[in-house]
Amino acid sequence: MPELPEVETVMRGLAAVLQGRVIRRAELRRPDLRWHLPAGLAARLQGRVVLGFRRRGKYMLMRLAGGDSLLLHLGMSGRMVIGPAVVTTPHEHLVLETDDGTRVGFVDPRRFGSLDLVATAAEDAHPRLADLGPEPLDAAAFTPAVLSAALAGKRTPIKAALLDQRVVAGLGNIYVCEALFRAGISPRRLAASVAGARAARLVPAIRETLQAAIAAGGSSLRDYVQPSGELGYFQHTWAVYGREGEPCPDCPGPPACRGIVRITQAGRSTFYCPRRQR
DNA sequence: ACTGTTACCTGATTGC
DNA sequence: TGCAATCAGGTAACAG
Repeated sequence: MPELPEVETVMRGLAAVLQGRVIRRAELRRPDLRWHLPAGLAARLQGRVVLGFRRRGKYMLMRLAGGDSLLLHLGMSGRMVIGPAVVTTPHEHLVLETDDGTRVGFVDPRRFGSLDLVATAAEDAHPRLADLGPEPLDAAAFTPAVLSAALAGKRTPIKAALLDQRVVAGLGNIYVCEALFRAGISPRRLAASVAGARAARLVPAIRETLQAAIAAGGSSLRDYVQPSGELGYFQHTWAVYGREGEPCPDCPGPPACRGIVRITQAGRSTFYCPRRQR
């Protein structure tokens, strides 16, 4: 689930229930997530007021009174669950309870997710954030010139380059496929050759792909919270991702176009239309 | 310094 | 039906 649009949606859902609340109780059930957690993390959360939230790439930052931020990454399988846990799972690693009785759980079976505490004033210096590329939704920071510069000299396929969080922050396997489709660029194309007019197409394609997904995520708390209490899950249909063998939505069909193809790049599945994407 | 591969985990799905 | 193999939205430690 969690690429930039999902993280953004989860974060908005968290903000809606946590902002301005006091964390009455925090319980860390296991410390061995992707990175070992700082000692006393739960105790340091207790009694704090939640001031607000920020997202950087696929990372969420929960800002707390007292000058600290809780850094949160959902990994591959991380979810945030609101409300009394109807079914408790052994994979609920962190539980927060607020002064108004709200209960928020961080559930992550695969434990590729992670948590950390960082001084709010030094958030961007955190090792996980320091090397991130520009925010793709920030039109001033993420421009064709910036993207071309980051891709210059790269000998990898553009698909792999866009998964590199140092090039641009927040894209994952699904949205890279979708954005390349929207831009009409082949995932196999050499990254360094994406410059000029192609970079000028790719930047807005990435932005529009992400914005459309965020819009599909909902605009109210009602949309954010599923009946299960899970935040940020939403039905979204992809143009190419997961559609091997299906017709390309932008092509006339056979014999001109034989539809969506799946290939493996850097060990991950890539979906694209070889006719439309060059 | 770059680039590709592998490992880290568990659960859902696929194939025999 | 049962069970093993395969695959999954991410990241980073490695090897070359």
